[in-house]
Amino acid sequence: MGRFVIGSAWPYVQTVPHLGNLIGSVLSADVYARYLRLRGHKVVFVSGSDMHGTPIEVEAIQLGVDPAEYASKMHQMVAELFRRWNISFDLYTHTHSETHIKFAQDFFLKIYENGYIFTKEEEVPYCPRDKIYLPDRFIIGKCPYCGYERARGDQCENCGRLLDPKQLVEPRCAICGSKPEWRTTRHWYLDLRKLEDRIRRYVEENPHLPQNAKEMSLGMLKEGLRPRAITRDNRWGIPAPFPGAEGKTIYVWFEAVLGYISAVIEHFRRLGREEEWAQFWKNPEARVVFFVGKDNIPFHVIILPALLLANGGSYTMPTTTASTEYLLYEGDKFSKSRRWGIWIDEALQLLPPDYWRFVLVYIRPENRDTNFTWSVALEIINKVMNDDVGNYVNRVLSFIKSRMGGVVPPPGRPAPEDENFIARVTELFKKAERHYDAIELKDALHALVEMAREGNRYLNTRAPWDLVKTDVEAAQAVLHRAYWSLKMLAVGLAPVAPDGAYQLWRMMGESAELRWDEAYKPPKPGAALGEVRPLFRKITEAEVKTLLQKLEELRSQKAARKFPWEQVIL
RNA sequence: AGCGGGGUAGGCCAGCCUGGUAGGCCGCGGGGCUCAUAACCCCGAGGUCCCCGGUUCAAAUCCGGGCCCCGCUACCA
Repeated sequence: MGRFVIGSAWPYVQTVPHLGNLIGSVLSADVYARYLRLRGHKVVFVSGSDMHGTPIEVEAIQLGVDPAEYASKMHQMVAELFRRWNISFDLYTHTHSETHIKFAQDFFLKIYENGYIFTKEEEVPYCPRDKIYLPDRFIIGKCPYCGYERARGDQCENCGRLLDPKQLVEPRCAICGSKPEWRTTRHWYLDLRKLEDRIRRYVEENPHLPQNAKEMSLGMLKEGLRPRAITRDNRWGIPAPFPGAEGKTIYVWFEAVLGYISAVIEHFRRLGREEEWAQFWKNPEARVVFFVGKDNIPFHVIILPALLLANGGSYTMPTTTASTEYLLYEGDKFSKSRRWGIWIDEALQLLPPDYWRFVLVYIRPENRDTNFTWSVALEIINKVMNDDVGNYVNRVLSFIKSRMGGVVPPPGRPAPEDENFIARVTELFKKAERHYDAIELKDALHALVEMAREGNRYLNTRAPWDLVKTDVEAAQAVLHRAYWSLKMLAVGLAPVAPDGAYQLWRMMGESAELRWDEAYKPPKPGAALGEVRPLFRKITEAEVKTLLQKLEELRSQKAARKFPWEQVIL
């Protein structure tokens, strides 16, 4: 039995996450966490809302509310949505919690004392009207290369060139449009150069990192790590604890990643066993696994390990960061401004969570960007989840109901084909297990689907509906083994589609707790089945059309509401 | 521009690391079965494995060059 910290990237709660955010971080982490628990490991699965930073501060100001109020209302919405998605967090907290703020401040002070921080003065743009220092993206102006009027301070969206905000012709504040001035300010930097060798070793010697995380990180290391500013001149954030840094905050990225530790502390504190957090975060035997989209790789593979080392290296070094590529929606990137995509509140208005979870894991972007399209989604729901899996379950159970007295049949008198079937299906189950272990969730699910296909072939070949007329014991042998395959299916699917899997477990009349090991145990003859009904159903194209219309209506209602948290559909 | 990923049948994707008759699913054509949610099973048609060159007895797979697509580039998070 092992100890695992599972962390999923902390959603920035300026908006509700979309399906792409979900499969990259929270949903993948949930599937893995559920798998580990089924295996009997001790798991603490944490995440939380990332609340601080300029975008939320600015939007709150524009709406005339306190950033704290804005963030906390959004946090509550997002937390509720994750609950409805059956995300099995042990704790979903946020970065404005007392525990986190205190922890982050102490942590950075220690790094400061250890000599990994230096200060530097620089000139940054400041909007005198909004009284705010402007991050590069909050300055717009004319692109010096192509003349595009609305180029941002970091990059021109028209010609794609990288820019420095000082290059912009006629720069203006993206919020109010007034002319920014340049102010000199002092910032506190993390000296990554001092940590570079150790980080390189950490990345190179890590056998678990996915290829994209490893390549990307090594690429950055090859160029050389540059010091990064930890502090910011905004108000909405955690006050920087460094001497002389009064009035400054810690850049959100640097504190949010520490949430993986502070949330575990908070979790055990709530249980009244606070000291137990050290068994996870101060234990070289423990494993720490993060789930992030590819945009998040540097912060989890380089920055957080660097912080842990700079702090003194007494913390558990993260085992791996399971990073995904991107999910596209109908061929294009999800985009809030273009309203392109599906957001996780909307999704739940359209289909039950199991359906989404199954589809998203089935196409999880593990090797490359993958495209969510409604036609693919319908195919997976209707042909794979419903026909191959759901219908197989139904075939077996309703046959036992109608021809075998509704109780689990005895092993009977098996023919070689029956033993072969169990061997094949067990091999597939083990394959799924190996893939889960390697966090290849998509492959695990595909192996499980293959089990159902194997089962369908088996029934067609053995035709127990004929056997039952001439040789009851032979028919029992078949159904006994088909039933066994359902045990494996239920257990294997539980991480992906928990509602369906637990419903299946009840229909099967299983009294034991649903655990991974149960799959390897032969069925107990004589147990009575529960009520048998279809696990899943098909979604017609007409239904999807209706649903999408409904979605449009919901969106126009949302658009009419003033505050973002009022726009979330619950 | 630099870095990373990708280009395989009408669609989606596996195989590439560890060269050796090109695989899966959907769709399409034909057949079978009737336990099941008009589901399931079998057979078949369909491919210049982006292009050019090289290594090799043999290349989708290795090497070089080119074209195209996507992402990242660290002060949005």
